[in-house]
Amino acid sequence: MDNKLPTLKEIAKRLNFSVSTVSRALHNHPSIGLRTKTQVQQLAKELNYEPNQSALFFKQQKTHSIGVILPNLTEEFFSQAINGIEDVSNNHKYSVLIGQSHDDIDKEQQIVTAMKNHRVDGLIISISKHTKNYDHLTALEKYNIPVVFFDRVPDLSTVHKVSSNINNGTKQAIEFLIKNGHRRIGVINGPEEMKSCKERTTTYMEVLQKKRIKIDLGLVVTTDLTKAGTHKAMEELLSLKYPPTSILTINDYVALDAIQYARKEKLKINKDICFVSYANLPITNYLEFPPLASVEQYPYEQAKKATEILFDLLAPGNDDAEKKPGYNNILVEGQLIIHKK
Amino acid sequence: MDNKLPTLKEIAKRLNFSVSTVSRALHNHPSIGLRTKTQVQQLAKELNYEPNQSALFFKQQKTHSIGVILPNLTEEFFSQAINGIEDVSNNHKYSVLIGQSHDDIDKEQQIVTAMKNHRVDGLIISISKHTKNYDHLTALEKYNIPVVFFDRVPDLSTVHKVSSNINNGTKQAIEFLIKNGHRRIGVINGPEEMKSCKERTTTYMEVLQKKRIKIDLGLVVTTDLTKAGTHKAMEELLSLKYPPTSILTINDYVALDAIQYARKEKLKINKDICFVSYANLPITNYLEFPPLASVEQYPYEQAKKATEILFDLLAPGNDDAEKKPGYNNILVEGQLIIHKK
DNA sequence: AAAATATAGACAATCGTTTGCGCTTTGATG
DNA sequence: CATCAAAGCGCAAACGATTGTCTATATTTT
Repeated sequence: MDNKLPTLKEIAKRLNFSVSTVSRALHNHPSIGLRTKTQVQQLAKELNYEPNQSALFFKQQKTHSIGVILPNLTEEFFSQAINGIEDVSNNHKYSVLIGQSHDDIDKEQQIVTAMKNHRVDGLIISISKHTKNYDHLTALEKYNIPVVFFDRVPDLSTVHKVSSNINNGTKQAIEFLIKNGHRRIGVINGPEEMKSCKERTTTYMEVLQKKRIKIDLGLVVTTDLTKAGTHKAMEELLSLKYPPTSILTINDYVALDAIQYARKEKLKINKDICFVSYANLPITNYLEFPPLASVEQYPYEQAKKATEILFDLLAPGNDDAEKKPGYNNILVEGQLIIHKK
Repeated sequence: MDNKLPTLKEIAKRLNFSVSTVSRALHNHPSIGLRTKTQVQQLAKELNYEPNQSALFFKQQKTHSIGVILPNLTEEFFSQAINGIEDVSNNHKYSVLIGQSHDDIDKEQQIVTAMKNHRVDGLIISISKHTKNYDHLTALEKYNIPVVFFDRVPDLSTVHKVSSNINNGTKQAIEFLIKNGHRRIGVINGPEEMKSCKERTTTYMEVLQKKRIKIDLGLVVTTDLTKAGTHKAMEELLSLKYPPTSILTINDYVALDAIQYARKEKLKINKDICFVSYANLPITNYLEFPPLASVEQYPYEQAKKATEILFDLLAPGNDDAEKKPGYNNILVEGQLIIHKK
């Protein structure tokens, strides 16, 4: 019943060899005789021997696992990102340790500690929407645990990061709206702490300026990403003297809440008011009134790229020679997807 | 730069104590003098000492991590389940290793092997929709790696499993439809291999029989859970001489595809035809035409319960004494949620 | 036949931590 | 003053695998 997993020692004892001979035999070391080798290898196969990874990890000081910290797995963006991370990791025979911060700084901190203690070989993280201080993360590099940020990345130049090109996506979105005749374009942005939100506002203003459209900062409001926050933002926008005819929202979830609010206010979607957002979630296909267009941010590709960078950093010859070429800062281009009505 | 993580040996060398003394001092062992203890503990704090888990795991023959294998993280049901697993695991100071089978048997097999080699202490799994053979899983128990199935569970009595009570949920759903005047009730079921699907059909027939409604097996069709499969199933149902006035679908995703098809056929949802399904996904709140009702299956609670069982099995004194009380077979009761229109 | 070389395998250290056992020192007791 | 117990700490083994070094035997060379 209680089959212990076989060890080298076990095999050695049975064949009356030393442990080292058995180890070398299994690795086809040249200094082991052919007869010994076949003998050992056969018994190993019989017993279904598999090296104890725990022991290997311990000896090699590598766990062959990477940590992934995300705000929330239930957001489709992130669960798709996991796919990219898993695919790359599995190719490298690495396992993936997942933790959710639920946008809580303390929880995030706690997970980082747990992963450090677990001695993950590297870390991929999309930071919580409130994280402003990155000491708990940059500290990991001191311990030779490389960190790659993705999607929600810090505004630091001394880290490796992969994120989507908000400027580009925003530009496409705003120009699309202008081309469709909109002049009063609202923005429901996320918390100001998030780097992407600043960029969104900046690009918004740049595009309007270039197109010689008057900028009204009252048209730019923020939400904390909750339903209540978004409804409040909508209330602000709709109570303006000249309310917007179209609204750019930070992501599809916010768009859905905003659309819900607008419909409650008896506005006709895509007629009285249009929505454009980011993410391009599959669920929008099932909606009667989806956003007019979404900026696809390619979570799978973003995450895949981030993981590839991590494995580059993990590759032999990294110790600090790697740092000379500088830090990776990859921007994944977004793509405005126009939903066929 | 290259701060090695401090070890007991490091601390011992600095204070000129033996490693064992340092170890005991940090564990507040009674046979260590007060002065030594404080000295050691202070330096440990200074150096930010954390025991090397890798070494501990190795010594204790425990990795303090559990494996979780799911068909697909992007399904909200499963990503919510992860929350339950994570919460319980974190309370036990365990890490969670996640793998997705993407409903591929080979991939599932492969992940199981990887997790075995990683020496996870236990495994939680929701099997792929095609898995019929459980040898790769039951084999784990021989190596003292307990396995708990959840949601998609095998039809075996010699395993630990947690699943939702399909009978109960189905009964509520069908009775709800009958109470609302429906007599021709269609069913779009999943692949026949899935245990839950058989149960659904059985209960469907039982309820109809009890209510003295004629059973027409033409009203029960199956989908492979893809959009195309569901559309084909709908085509079958709608082309019947007497098509159903309401349809029970295996889950919300299928319901959405079915509703989409019905609308394309110009049917009025909740008027010409009603839908009731399982899962109760949050996204249905945003739909213009959601299913009339859904059986909530409480993924968080299911997963939480499964994880608790796993930790029970992991608790000291398990070796095989645990097996005497028999195998856990928990049914989580569903609850029909009627969507306010 | 003696010496040099090649071959096959054993020994032991190592990774970091825990823990049973044993050793030394101190202070108390008879 | 001798004896003993307790207090305080070190030694060493163990977990499983790898690997540099060493030894013993076998084979070849001169």
